[in-house]
Amino acid sequence: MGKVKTRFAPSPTGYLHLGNARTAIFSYLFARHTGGDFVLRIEDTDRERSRKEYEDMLIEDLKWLGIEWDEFYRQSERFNIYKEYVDKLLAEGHAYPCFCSPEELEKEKEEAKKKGIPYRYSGKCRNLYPEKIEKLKNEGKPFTIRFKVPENKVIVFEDLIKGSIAINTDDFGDFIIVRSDGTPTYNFVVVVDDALMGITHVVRGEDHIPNTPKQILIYEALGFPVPKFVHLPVILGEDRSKLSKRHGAVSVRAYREEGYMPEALFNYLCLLGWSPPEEGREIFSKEELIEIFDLKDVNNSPAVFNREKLKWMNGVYIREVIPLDVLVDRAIPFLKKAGYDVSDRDYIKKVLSHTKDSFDTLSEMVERLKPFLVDEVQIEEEVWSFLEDSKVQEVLTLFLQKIEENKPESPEEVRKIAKEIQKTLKVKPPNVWKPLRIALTGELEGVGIDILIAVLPKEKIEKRIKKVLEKLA
RNA sequence: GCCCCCGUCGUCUAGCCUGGCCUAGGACGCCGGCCUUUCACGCCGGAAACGCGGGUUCAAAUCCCGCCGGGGGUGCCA
Repeated sequence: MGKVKTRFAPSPTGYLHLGNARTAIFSYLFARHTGGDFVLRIEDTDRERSRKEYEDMLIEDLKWLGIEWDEFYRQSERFNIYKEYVDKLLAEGHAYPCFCSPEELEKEKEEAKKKGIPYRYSGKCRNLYPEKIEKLKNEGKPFTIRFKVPENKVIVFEDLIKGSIAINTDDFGDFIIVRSDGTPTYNFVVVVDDALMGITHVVRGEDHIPNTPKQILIYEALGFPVPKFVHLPVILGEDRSKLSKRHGAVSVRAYREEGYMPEALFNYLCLLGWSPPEEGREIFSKEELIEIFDLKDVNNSPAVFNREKLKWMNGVYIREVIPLDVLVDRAIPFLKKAGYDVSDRDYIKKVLSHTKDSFDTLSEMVERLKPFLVDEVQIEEEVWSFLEDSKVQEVLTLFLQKIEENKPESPEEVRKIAKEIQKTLKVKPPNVWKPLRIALTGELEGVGIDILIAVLPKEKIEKRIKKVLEKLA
């Protein structure tokens, strides 16, 4: 096998979808694993639906995921190239102009449906006399260009994942390669580009299987070598239908904004339809994945996307994989957006070093870190009632004294103080921790109070406790 | 309707090619316990699957056939 070259060819009509992202990842991994090249090609031949903003976001999201390409193309800049090949097909009798209007075609389709027979273009314009074609063109009648598909021919190709696939040309019939506005369509440009760019392996979703025989016909008509095809099983939603907006957040962007680590998303997506040769491990860096990824380990059945597992994996990355400083850099924008003062980076870092075990996403982090960042805490009625215990005042007062004498700087020191209070006042641990928790956070659950007290500035601790004491008095 | 693809715990999967090592392994989630100042984290344990029916064979999750189920395609979208 010569040098491998794969591509990812999204159309800029929306955000980068998880399914497409996984296709991009597999395509990228396969190229890198074999030491080959990877191409990014924007498929924007449909001028109606393509938008530059989406292209920009697609690129941004791919970069965020850690995917890098060696070559970049935009199909809208290659129309003259496609024209050359359309002319070639026309000249050699592999294609012909079709003057049927969308309305006429619609009628044909409806009739076929009524009769219960599979629809195929009738071939009405297939054998028009050259004079007739000239006449219609001169009249300014709009036309498309269709590829002439041989009748009743079985196209067989070897898919690297699915195995041998055979489809009869009678199942589709003559298809359009140039729209009436003069722009070429997907099935045509994809062949010209893949051939010209030297793509050796066409890696894409299995929803493209029905397109493959059409494309093979074009490769042959144009005299191009046919590449290898790799059709990946699709990603499904919880209800086992193709993953779509109906299933909630399905764009890479959405997970990015939720506070997911790109490394975790990349890793998780790999496990959807692929499994590592070595059993028992699931956390892999991109470099390791490049090393071990092989198409032979790709599963051939569709996989259901599972948010819970992604979330778990993101937690693993946050608490075990991502270096603290990187985590801090990524956390700050989230905290800032929530309105917190993030000017003291060292403080944020200190907080995260103690708390990163307790959240799975950066959104959850914002909630979790609240007591470390707010100025004052609100204590709700139901929570306040827990403070109405005879010993609470004594506990808080004694604690305040100890803090004033010597502010503990580590959770261990805090626990030591708590033990002393337990001993002095003869109370059980919860009777010390619970009042402190409520006074300092206003909540009944959350991060370890020993951590909060060790990290929070002395003034804030005193302020919060005094406030409770005053109200209690 | 027609064409194509797929079918192991709820979910992702290992095993299937080269039948026996499978009383079917791992992970998420779930349940129980431990740790413990709470929620988490961590640790320990548990429930949980070969879609169905025929064959082939001494032996089938693994091979063959049929059925059923799911998905995709059927565009002047990609």
